[in-house]
Amino acid sequence: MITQKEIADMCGVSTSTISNILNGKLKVSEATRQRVLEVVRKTGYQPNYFAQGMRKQKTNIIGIITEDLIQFSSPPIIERIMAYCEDMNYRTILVNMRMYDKWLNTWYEDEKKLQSVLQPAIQELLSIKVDGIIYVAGHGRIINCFPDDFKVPAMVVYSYSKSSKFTSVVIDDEKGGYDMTRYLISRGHRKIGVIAGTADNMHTQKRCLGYQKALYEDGILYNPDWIRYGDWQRESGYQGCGQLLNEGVTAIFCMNDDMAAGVYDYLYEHGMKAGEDISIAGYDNMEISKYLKPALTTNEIPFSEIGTKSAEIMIRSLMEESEDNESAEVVRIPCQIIERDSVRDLK
Amino acid sequence: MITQKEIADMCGVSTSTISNILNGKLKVSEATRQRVLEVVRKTGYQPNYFAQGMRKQKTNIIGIITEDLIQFSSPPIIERIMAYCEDMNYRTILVNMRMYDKWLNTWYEDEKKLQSVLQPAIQELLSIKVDGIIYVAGHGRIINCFPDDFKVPAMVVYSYSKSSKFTSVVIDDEKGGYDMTRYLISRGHRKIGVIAGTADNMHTQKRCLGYQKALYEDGILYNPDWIRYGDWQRESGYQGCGQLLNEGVTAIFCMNDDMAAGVYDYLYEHGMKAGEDISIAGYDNMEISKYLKPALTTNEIPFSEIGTKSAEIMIRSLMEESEDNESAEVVRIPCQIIERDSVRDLK
DNA sequence: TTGTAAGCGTTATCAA
DNA sequence: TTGATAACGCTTACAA
Repeated sequence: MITQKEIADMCGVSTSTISNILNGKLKVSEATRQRVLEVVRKTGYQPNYFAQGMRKQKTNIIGIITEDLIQFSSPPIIERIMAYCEDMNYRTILVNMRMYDKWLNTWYEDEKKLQSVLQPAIQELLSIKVDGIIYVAGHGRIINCFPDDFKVPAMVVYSYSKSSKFTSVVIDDEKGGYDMTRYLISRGHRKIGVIAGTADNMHTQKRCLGYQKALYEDGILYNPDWIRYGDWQRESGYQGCGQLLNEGVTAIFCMNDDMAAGVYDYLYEHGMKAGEDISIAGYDNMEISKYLKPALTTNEIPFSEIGTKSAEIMIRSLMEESEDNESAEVVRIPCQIIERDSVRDLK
Repeated sequence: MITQKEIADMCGVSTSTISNILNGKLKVSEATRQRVLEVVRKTGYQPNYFAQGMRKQKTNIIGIITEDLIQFSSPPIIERIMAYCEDMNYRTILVNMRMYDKWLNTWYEDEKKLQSVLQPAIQELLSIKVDGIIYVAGHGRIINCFPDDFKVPAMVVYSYSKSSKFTSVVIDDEKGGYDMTRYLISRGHRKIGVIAGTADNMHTQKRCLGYQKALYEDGILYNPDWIRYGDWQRESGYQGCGQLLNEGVTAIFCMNDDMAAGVYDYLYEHGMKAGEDISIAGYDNMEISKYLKPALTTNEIPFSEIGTKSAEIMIRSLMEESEDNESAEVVRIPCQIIERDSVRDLK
């Protein structure tokens, strides 16, 4: 591979001159500049990244750690982070911890498993001397990602950082539950069942709170029998549907689209139809929701916005350089209801 | 950030000794080794990646260039490449060209657009001195990725390399079309319609060939009216369905699941049902296919296998080191039919 | 305007 | 078993 020294020899100048030209320093004559650039072009010279990185302390690289690249939320978030960074002239480097591949569903609350792969991931990025680290969770919760005295700017995305020293960018679950419930109420529903996620899950709890708030505001008595906890899987939506139907609800708010699909399964099997015999709403706006029949009204998670916002915050904090920047915060991005055909107007 | 020199000073030894210990060289006394390792542990010393990379010529990094990370095929392929590399003690670095974000659907055949982002991507990886480059296409075709005299081991995945100097790992489309057609024939179908992709597309053409071959083998006359070209979108499946129904086919083979969903739309609208009134098969085994009702029989694209195989070939070629390794080839990975409920047995 | 030389942190060679 | 030293390719302060 061709080096700066070789270019210098070819042009009969010193390496400092080459370096100055390549870095846009002004103190070079136009003649030599042209000569050098020509040779650079011809030889296809590429600066050696390692030598450059060693010399300057700034690398202009943002490290991204993802819990799992094949989790459906990860690619769109990461994509937008990369896009924003590219626009702002930062590079990114992605470390994929592949949690699902390693432990299926058993790692969500397992601090030990997490740390066993997180520490090497962080070390790797530190040794690359990234300017900042963005942690992209694959599953919402409170995570202990970085020690309080972490030396590199860092943040957590799609989950809450345990330490308040780090900014978190999350979806606004309480508002999400609230909005969807209000939406159903506005369509004339008052007996609104919920197929929630697992009971101890953060998304579940916050969305339930929003649900409760909306009911309260409309003077609807909260009935605990109308809430059924599932496990986010399709089958548990099926189960919950049967139970809620017995309760006589007119609408069912499912906390993800997969469980809503389970509800559709139940309805299909029993000769009923969403949007006619009963109203169904989902959450996530996954690909499948517009393929269900009738198409599912759901609450879209704004992955793109989450990604962009995260990158924006990270890069802003790098620009500011304000030493002990105590501006860590929790940024909540609202979801957006996508109206389709599964909710009937009762009025 | 702590350096080797500081560790050396703390331990009262030289940096060479530290380096030897850290790199598992044998010529160090157990006493000093322990002492040093203890300090390393305590200080949380991390070798500087740039210094290391500069010194050794090998970086043990495989560069991955993806056309688009949010294309559905990309994450699972990349995931497996990363997994395999990790197992073999290689790092990976991912460059996302974000073609869709930049040009929507207008870049597939646009050599200029491709090169305008590919060249910087390649340059970036070269300047990082990666040991090899894996190009992951987002859309199957013949691509001119690397010049014939490219100095770094490189390969193309999910598309065919124009130059025969580089190995390509692709799906076996002809076999895919053949298998699916045979499958339908084995269920007693003889009038088999096809909703193909765009006519000039490589997947389309090869799968049609396979279709033709299967018909031929069973002595079924090829009827051009039974092939309708779509554009891979749901709507074109809807259109094609109406047309093929008029032709009196008993089964429709759709070249992707999205168009199969369009067929379902048509059937739904006309009070018909897949697997009863007519048989439907898809291609891709996308998430949605098991949510359609009845669940769609389709041909799964083995992304994981493609990823693993690619990484395997790349790393093997790096190990071999055989100078001008003329073993470039086209590796075809077969698809696998996933039987669900959309194909009726006519026998 | 251009060149010299030091130094970034590590590893490899060779001498002690 | 350990240490001194050179070298990797680049940037930069300073000298010419």
